Amino acid sequence: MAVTLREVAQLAGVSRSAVSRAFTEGASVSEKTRRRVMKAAAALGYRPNALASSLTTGRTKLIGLVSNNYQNPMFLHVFDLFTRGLQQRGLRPLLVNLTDETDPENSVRMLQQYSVDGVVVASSTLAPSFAEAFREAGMPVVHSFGRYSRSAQVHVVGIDNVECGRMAARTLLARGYTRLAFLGGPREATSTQDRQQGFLEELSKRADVAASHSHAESYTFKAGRQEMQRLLRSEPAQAYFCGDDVLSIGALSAASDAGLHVPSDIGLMGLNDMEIAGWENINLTTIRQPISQIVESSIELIVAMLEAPDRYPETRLFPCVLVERGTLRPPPVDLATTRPERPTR
Amino acid sequence: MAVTLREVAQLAGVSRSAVSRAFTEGASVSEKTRRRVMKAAAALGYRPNALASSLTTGRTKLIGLVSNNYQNPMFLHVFDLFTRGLQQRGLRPLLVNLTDETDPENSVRMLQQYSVDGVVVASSTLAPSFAEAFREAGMPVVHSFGRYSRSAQVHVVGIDNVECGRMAARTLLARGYTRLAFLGGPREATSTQDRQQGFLEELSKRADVAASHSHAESYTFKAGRQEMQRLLRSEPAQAYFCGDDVLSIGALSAASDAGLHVPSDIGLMGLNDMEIAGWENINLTTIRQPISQIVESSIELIVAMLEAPDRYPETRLFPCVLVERGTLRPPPVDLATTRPERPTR
DNA sequence: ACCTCGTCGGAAAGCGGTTGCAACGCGCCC
DNA sequence: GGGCGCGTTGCAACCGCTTTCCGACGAGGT
Repeated sequence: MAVTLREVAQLAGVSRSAVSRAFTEGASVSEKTRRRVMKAAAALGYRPNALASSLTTGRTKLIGLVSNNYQNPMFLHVFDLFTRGLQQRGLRPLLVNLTDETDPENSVRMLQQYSVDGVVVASSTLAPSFAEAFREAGMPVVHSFGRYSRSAQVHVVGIDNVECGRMAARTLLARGYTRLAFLGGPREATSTQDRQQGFLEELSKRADVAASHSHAESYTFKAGRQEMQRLLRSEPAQAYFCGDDVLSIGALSAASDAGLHVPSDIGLMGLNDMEIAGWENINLTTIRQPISQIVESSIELIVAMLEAPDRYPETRLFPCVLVERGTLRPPPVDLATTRPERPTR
Repeated sequence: MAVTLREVAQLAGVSRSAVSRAFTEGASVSEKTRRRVMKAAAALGYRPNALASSLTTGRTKLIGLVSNNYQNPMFLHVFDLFTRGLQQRGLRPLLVNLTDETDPENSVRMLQQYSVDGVVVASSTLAPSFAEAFREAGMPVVHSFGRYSRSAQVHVVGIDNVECGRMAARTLLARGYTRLAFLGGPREATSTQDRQQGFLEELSKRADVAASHSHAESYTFKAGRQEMQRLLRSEPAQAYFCGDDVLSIGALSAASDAGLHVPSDIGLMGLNDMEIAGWENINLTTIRQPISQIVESSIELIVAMLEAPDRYPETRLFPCVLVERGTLRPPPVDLATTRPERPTR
């Protein structure tokens, strides 16, 4: 079938070891034989078999990329960045789709069988224990978009979802809303739990503000729309902080269909700032999650672990920023706090 | 590091071959030793090394999944379906991101090094020669969403883009539009070329219809929006068939921003029927591409090739259907052709 | 001319499996 | 009781490559 080392060696008139060395960076070969070997290899179309070599080197350069977020358009971007980033470093992503699986057992076994060098868990909904299962199986792992935990057993790269919840609360309060609500994703999603916690916690400081919350069934347009439709049947809040952008857009469509004008009748804000949120016919006010940084940093960590697998687990949280667009009303002009320009003396 | 065959053999008190056989379906082992082996394996946490075994069996169960469409949300769905479908059959997708690469050389080499059992090229823009490069390198390959060609060297699964162009033309003509245009994706994309061809070909049959075309720089919202903005500066057509949904939505936003009402002032239709097209606040009239069928069929073919690599290349095109939503005006009520109900005699 | 040292290349063992082949034990039949 | 056949098992070679170990060889120094 494929051309092997031995055939190249034969043609070049050297031993198999010589050929192997010719292909390994920094091995002890004279320039002369290396050229001979390369010429023979080229003539034969030889490609070193990465799998066979992994048998002795113990490195496959395979990285398991496991995710359960195949609904959220943002994750296409995440996959794009991950695959490119890994490729650039000579690593190969072995994709694992976790949809409908909550037990890590199967993925762990499979990735073990393929001796992946490391695992990236890219999910905002899975519990920390999921990523830890890989670590317990002895694989380097980083959990991207994962939940921060004081006693983290694995690397976590992402954002501070609790703080994002607070930020959303502050933003809405600054707009003068007093009846607020959180429209979350699925209850089991760690990201929704944390965002809700921060949001409600911040609002609880204000006695004059009414806060409530409810949950959509999944992080999807349809679920967001349905939940908002349900909410609109009784008395809705003045503004909603939604579990993520997709949910917000679903809610937005429900509000429009109900004849409500956004933002004058009802306010909405999301989280992620996925590309669609910026589309002019959506124009969603949201909190931007620094995806590129998260991915880049995750890759950096996994690469570092290839060298030092026992590296102490680290948590890297990146700051999020508010992206103001058109789904929240402007801050009220509060005369009491509006100061005249300070005279130039 | 990991537990090996030999350790299991030792514990179970049998030879290595026995262990190997215990793990291979249909091998000649007595039930008794198989149980002994399994017990020992379980105790040790043994996992057969898939890569090592591939060395002798010649099968890795790795399938290269190569794509360059990491911008189009539809492809997240495609990846979802592919990864799940492959997983279900015990195959593992090795993801290759082709962004910014048009030369198959690198991917071919890489996938060869990892001895993938087959390759799925999932792209609506790459030329047939791309997929053929894998075949020439001796790998089973199927081109999903690829271009049909009479002399196809590889399996192609997708839709008849030329026919879709015609269908779009017929649809718009039936709506009574007489000044029509194609707003395509990048010129190099085979899907855009074919859709344009069918569209213009069908329109050319009608002397009373004016047809034109132009191209966006990429299959993205932004590019669609920009191109439409440019078109609106001079005299635009009455309706546009866009290269795909994302482009249409970009165009839609440009039209709205320009104060045009869709569909009364301008008509738009897309192609794909990606999920977003159905979102109520987008509500795009479009042509549905049967993604699940395409993916399912692609997997079926690649699986078949694992058994019979020299299978004769086959082209499977699936029919598309019009999905009527809100971006085209209704057909005119043409009195001349409206027939009275046929009396029941 | 001889010795030393460094460089280079070959032989061989091994990485974790699979598999053809031969041997073995057992039950059965004649 | 001997022969036969079959199911089971172990041995050993091999898959394609890496790496250790060692010997050969050439250059440089004295």
